[in-house]
Amino acid sequence: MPNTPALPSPEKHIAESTVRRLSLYLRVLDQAAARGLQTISSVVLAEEGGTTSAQVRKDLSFFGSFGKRGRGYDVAELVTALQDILGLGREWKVYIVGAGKIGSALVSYRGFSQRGFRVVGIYDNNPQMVGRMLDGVGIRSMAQLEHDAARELPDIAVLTVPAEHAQAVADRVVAAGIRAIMNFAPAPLHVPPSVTVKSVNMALELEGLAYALVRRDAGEPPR
Amino acid sequence: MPNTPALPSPEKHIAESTVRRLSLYLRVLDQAAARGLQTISSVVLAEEGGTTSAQVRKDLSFFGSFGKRGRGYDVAELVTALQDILGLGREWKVYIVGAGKIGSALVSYRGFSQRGFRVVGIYDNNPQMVGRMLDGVGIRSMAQLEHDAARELPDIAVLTVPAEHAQAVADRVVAAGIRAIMNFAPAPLHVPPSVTVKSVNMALELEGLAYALVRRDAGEPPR
DNA sequence: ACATGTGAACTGCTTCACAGCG
DNA sequence: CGCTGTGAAGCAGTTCACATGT
Repeated sequence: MPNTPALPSPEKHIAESTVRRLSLYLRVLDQAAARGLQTISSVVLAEEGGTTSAQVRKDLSFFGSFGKRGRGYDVAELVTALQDILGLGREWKVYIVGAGKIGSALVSYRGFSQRGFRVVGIYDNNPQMVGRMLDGVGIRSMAQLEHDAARELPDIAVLTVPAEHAQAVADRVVAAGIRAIMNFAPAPLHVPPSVTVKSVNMALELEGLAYALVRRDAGEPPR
Repeated sequence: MPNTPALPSPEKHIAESTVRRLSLYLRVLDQAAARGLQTISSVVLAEEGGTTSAQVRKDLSFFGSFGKRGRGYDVAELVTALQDILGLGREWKVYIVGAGKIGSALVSYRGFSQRGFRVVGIYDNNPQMVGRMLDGVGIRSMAQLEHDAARELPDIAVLTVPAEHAQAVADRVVAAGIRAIMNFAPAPLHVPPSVTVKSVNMALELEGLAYALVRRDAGEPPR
């Protein structure tokens, strides 16, 4: 076997919060690299990432020993390690389902393409939309989704459909064999355990802010 | 004292996860009300909201006793209570800063207006954009932001600017007196403790999905 | 009989603090 | 001597289980 860098694989389960922070560290490291930094300590990584140095070290330690005592972490090395851990070494094929405002905006979101997420299909059930191009990808009819997926199964479906259709669409993409869903519809999705769902509910986040403001106006400590 | 429904105010600190679930329950209750349900039990509320009945009861118990033993919760009553708790009884004035694809999409996002979040200003530093209308609101120059905010301070600033400008823009809206920021830029924001920030990082969520897929392909239990 | 409300137990994430190594 | 890596301690959020009320 060649020098395939053994992908670090902990036996223990890793908390979702840990994975989120790993992504965050990767972003901080990108900036650090852009500034020409060779090496970075857990203290600096923590400050820029909005956490603590112990947390950084603990997070990384789940996957191996990447640092050098007395020196810190080599920026380039850690970037590679994190990309491996997060599965960003490859390209992920993505369907966008729902070509409304949010769906259309996401197609050309650079944060996706930069990390290897490639939009290979956009679907909408509005005949007015079908046929149009978005960022080089043609909008296809929802009716074609299963057929297309059977030919070349995407890894992830991004759902940007109205809340009332979200479950039905989720059922369809699951039936088509897709095993990961990113849900932008403000509705909880029920899927089999073999499918992973992440929901981004923007209204919910705003309501969290409203709550924070109300509590603060009621004289609560910012904590 | 009249029947002013005393806004429930726990002394204890409430976890962010709890607040998120309260928002979620509100959504489930809306659906339940639409279906004509008078009353709902913690079991049903949990199923539809993707959690457990004990969790539902615990979450609500922080703010008071809203249920009737043997019957469950009155849907209409609980909706009102949750709206009060979350601060959704009033209108919240929102600035959208950054009129790119995502910012434009958010302006007309119904999930916002439905809960009383009103966009009162849209700002962009691209002269091409300034003057255009988005959903009835004119795009203004970034240069006017401080001036406008001094006249009528918005409650929340939604940041949809490129990552590299996010911190500078955050500094400006904070200096202008805004105390809550919803950050869509893929960059961690540093603000004084008197300001509340929520970040929605879409690339980060996708990376979480990628990680889940990689782990699964490596033969991990779905958990 | 049914479903809430809640102390107590439990689980697991975070923080601490320091031994170990460059 | 500085900074990592990590057991141990601490703490917060979740789950359990049952007393209580209708």
